[in-house]
Amino acid sequence: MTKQRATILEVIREEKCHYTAEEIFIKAKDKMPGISRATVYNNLHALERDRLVRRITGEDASDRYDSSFIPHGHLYCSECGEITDFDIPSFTKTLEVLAGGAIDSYELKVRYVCEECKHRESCEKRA
Amino acid sequence: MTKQRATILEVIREEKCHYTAEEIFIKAKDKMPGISRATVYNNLHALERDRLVRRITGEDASDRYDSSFIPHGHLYCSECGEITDFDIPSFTKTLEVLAGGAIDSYELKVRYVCEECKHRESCEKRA
DNA sequence: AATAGATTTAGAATGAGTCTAAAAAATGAC
DNA sequence: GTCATTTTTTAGACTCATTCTAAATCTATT
Repeated sequence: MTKQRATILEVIREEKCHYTAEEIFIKAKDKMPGISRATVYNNLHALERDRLVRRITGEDASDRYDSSFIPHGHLYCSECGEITDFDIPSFTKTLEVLAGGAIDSYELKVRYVCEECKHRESCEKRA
Repeated sequence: MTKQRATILEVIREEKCHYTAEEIFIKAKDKMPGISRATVYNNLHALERDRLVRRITGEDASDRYDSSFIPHGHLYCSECGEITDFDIPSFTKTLEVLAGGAIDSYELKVRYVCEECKHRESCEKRA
């Protein structure tokens, strides 16, 4: 585990939200000014391979990274773009039954309109 | 509905598997040689907006398109990369209960090793 | 057929991510 | 500890999917 890799993992673990590689690069540079963008990408791959980090392929162009390994889904608000975690109890087991065998991992992306946006919209409509 | 849009929709509906924009562009060009790449992208967005086509954000860099609107998940084999459809009865309802309200759509990506690859691997191990 | 609005086209531009090759650091054997 | 081997880091060039642009063309409506 190099200093760079430890720093990158620290950045991802520090924050509750789901960062892009570029955002991780910026935060990592605060802690270690010499770090290069390629190192961030290298280590994100290595951390993913070693299952220390989970990649989520977003709605937008860039991938995001999540330090939580408790399996869960992600709710994407179509209005504000916010990504919220989403727990599905014993879903892995359900999926294995349906898939007819062991699964490696799953990624569940649900598009919806979040409470605030739903509220804001109905207010706007009234006005 | 322009001729171009109809052609692109036709290409997507003709095939059972999930094409990338580039693959759709190539197939569309067979039917309509003058068509431009930008038109394919424009129309894929329009068709997605009009819910005639569903975008699936793949494991690899490029998005893929699916003409089926019966909600379903996708199984991604980590070995051969094959993408298989995957039905989850009344899953939309389950998700709405868990999300606490209406959802627009969901995308479920399950990583696993498909039967053939599982078989091939165990054969290779034996040899 | 005249007008306005949407769509098409080719090519340039963008931007996330990958590759490269040389330098630096980590690991392991002695 | 030190020498050799392997891995990682770095900067920048590169790739490639997708988006943008602006002019040309088509479509729909009156």
